[in-house]
Amino acid sequence: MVKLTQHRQVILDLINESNHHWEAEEVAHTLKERGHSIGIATVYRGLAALETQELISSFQLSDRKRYERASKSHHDHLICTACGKIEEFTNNSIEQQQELVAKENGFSITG
Amino acid sequence: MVKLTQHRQVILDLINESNHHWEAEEVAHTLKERGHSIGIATVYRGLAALETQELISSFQLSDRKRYERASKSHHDHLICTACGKIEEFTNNSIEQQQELVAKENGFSITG
DNA sequence: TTAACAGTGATAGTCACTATCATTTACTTC
DNA sequence: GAAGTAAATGATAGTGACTATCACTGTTAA
Repeated sequence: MVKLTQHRQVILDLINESNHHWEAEEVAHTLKERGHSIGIATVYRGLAALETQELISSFQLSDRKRYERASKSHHDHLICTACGKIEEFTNNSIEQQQELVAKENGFSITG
Repeated sequence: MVKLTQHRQVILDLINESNHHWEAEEVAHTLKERGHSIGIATVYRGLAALETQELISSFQLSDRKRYERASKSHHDHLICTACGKIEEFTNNSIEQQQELVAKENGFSITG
């Protein structure tokens, strides 16, 4: 059984407090600055556990995983290739077309 | 100046001969079977060079890069999370909406 | 013929994770 | 409360997909 420990609560709070898209090392570094020294392995495990519990969600950005709040409605990302800035958007037309295309090809969308 | 060497020509031919989405190790392995023993570093460099020349194109699939023919019109991918099968599709409505969203947010789409 | 330069292959290095393992913490049951 | 257990933790070794290095080779240019 997966537990929501103090460490994991701290990680969850951090991710929930903003719209930022966190990578694991960044989470570890920020928490260290705030006086919570959590081992990097624990951060990775905590992020994975929180995602399993669907308390946060993630997406892959090139070679790294980014974590963000789960308490958001579904959305997509625009990523600036120059500065790395991430802009979120939703577009119902795109969503509907995606569902249609998936259905036509015998897929059902999971992400 | 980047050269299209014998090795790179062999890699390019392999990728051009089918609709397969190749990863680097797979290219090296397949060419070895066919009697072209190309060092793995050379395969990586060759793939990167061919992509720079826009002779092939690539996309990121989870933690690995996949390479495919460039001589195709723009398309998107459906990827089966169970068996890894990749299905291609194009949808003009999605493309148009993407352009629109990008424009609204001050982005111009590069990929 | 020589000089310059890109390519090659073996291999060491990098980096984002992931596994291992001894130890700690949190619960449960007596 | 003591003992047993299950999961979490932290340090660190390991993994895997690249990427850099370096000595050497092939190729083109003068």
